Amino acid sequence: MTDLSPTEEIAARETMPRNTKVTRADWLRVAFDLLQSDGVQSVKVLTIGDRLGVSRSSFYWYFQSRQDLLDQLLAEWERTNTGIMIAHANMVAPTITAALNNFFRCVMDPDGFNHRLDFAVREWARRDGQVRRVIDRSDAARHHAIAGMFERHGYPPDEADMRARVLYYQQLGYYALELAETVEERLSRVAGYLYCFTGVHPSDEEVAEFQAYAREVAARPAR
Amino acid sequence: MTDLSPTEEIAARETMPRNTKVTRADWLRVAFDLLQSDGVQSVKVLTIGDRLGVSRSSFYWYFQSRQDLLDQLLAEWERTNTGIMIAHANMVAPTITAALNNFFRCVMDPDGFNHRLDFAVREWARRDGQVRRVIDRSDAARHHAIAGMFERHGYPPDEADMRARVLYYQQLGYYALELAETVEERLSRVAGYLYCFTGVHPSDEEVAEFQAYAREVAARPAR
DNA sequence: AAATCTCTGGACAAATCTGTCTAGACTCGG
DNA sequence: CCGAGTCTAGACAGATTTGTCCAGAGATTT
Repeated sequence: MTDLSPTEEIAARETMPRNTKVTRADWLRVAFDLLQSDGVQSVKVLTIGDRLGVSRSSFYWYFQSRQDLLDQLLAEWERTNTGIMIAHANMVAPTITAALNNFFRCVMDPDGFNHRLDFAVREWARRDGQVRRVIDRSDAARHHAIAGMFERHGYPPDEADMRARVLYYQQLGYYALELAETVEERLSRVAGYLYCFTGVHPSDEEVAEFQAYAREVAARPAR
Repeated sequence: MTDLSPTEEIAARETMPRNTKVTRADWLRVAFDLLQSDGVQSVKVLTIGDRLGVSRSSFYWYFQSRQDLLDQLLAEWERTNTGIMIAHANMVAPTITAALNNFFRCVMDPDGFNHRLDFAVREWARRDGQVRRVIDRSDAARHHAIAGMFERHGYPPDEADMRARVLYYQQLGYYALELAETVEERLSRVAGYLYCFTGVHPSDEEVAEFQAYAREVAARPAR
């Protein structure tokens, strides 16, 4: 059994024996849900099996052990969460404020950066040295990508490094609080944030464009 | 059995029966250590008892149940961590940069704000609505105190509110990463941070004074 | 000296979780 | 239609954890 992309997974589901009740991907999906909502200590074989309506024995057909499952969750976290953030930091933009808007898009979009998952993995790392190493690598890669964004827009390396820190730490801190803010409350502060993070005032068009994007994302049905 | 201050605790220890192996305060202290280092799910009666070299039965003499213990850990967290941060935000200072230095003192001092404990409680709150309410109350109180600090130094209410957000979120985000930075690395960015958070350049004396304080704190033996 | 109070140890029950084993149901290829 | 391969259910063993109960040790009070 190998990893499958979503497309391959659907193809596999169509051709697999019909007495199959759940797929390996089902186990992974529910495990991800549990990791996000309740933390790694709640990712339990019995709990996932109950949610899927299947016995625990089925799990051991698809996975060697619980640790095997956890290893794959971690790899998938790094691929998606870190990958998405770096991709957004690397996007080409005419101004630094526009570049920051691109970055903010990935943290506002529920299909982009998943902050609850990120904190679940950070909590996991506090009790597992292997996970700690993976997350340190990701944090360094994210910071490097954001600093590069500032450098491409003319900031000297030292200042780019520090502005990347303030931006990245502040975003994580915001999500650490898990505030129950409305979208409009957040959007009312966009122009102020952009100025604070870049030292440059954004154009009205840039602010309006980002707000329109954020409202569109917020109106989308939750995944 | 009632709560005791450290001083009262010592007095109680001197007068208690000599067949007492551990005190209620011992159970609480080890429980706090476990909460910080491994999270609330690892605060287990058996684990604490083993560390104290005493059987679990002793626990049920001092506490009604495990939940009883957890309730007290939460109350103590709010009293110390939130109390210390608000007290530092409220300190009188000649300039806003000096006021910020006071604030930074409490997050640099290992006897001040305990960030690992703070994140352990945040993780706990993700799975417990009661804890969520307590932490929301603390976050609001901390933000209010920091915004008041900016207002007292002449910032208009809107700007004070936002600068308080950036400062508080950024601090939490910094600790969310659990970076392995040296004290000197952090101190090299003090002047830049102060300017970014206040929009005002700190005086060399203020920066030097804070750095001296931070070096002194870092050299102190860990608690 | 006896009674009482404070505190601890060990046994027990019950719940929860991981991992193994085996029987068997279901599908597909020949 | 039959055998091989795929997948699942249920039983079992073993570990871990919470909470209860009771006996009893040690100190204090009467």
